[in-house]
Amino acid sequence: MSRSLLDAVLVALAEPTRRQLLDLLAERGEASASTLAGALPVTRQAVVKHLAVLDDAGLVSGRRMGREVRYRTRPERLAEAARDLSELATVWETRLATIKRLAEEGERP
Amino acid sequence: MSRSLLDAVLVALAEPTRRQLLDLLAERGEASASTLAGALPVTRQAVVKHLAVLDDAGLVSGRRMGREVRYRTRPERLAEAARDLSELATVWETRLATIKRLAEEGERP
DNA sequence: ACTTTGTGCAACCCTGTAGTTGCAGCTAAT
DNA sequence: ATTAGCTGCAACTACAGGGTTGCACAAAGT
Repeated sequence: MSRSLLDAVLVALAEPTRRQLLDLLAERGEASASTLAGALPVTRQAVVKHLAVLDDAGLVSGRRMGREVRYRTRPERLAEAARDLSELATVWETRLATIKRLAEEGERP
Repeated sequence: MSRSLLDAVLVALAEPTRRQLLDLLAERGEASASTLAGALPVTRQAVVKHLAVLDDAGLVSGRRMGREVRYRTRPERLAEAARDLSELATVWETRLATIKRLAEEGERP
């Protein structure tokens, strides 16, 4: 259960601009920071910082191609995060079910 | 595709204290803001604010019981968010698969 | 009636971080 | 060789939001 990594993913996804970046990357397949900045209302530097955060979360990876760095999405991590959340939801559900059961038992002793 | 709601969920989950609150609620079933504050290193007011954020995201609901407000988790929303992320991951995956296919076709024309 | 305990509202502080600008260093084209 | 385009680093600004304190109000206990 790599919890701190899920945390990083959640933090990364909490930012609108970062989600936009992910959208752009997903639809373009690959892109450099400069290119991405051209499609957003922010500077290249801001994009670079966001890409760093996304990279920390494992949601994106970049490889150098000559003088530019091409970034792309990493679906596995996102899928992993989704699974973790789903699992958490299940835990909550069983919890609530237990509570409810106990409450009903308590009503007619 | 209620995207803005997913956004709210992500923002809500991005906070460590809020995740702790969710943990506490999940394990206790129900709790008031004051009680929860007792188990955390923050004031009741901070807890109240966090609960408001969680409520906006639909992850938590509170009902008044006399003079106190009891909060509990809402697993359905979390499950929904998990499904949305999973779906997104799938989109990315097929995208990358397409890119890769095109690249391989391009290599041997 | 008085006290206790829980909530709600408002103003305030302060840190984190999204965003900027500026410059230096590579890589590639001319 | 020089220019153009992309990256990386650093210092700086500004604002959102996590947290606090203080007070007023409502519901229960004594």
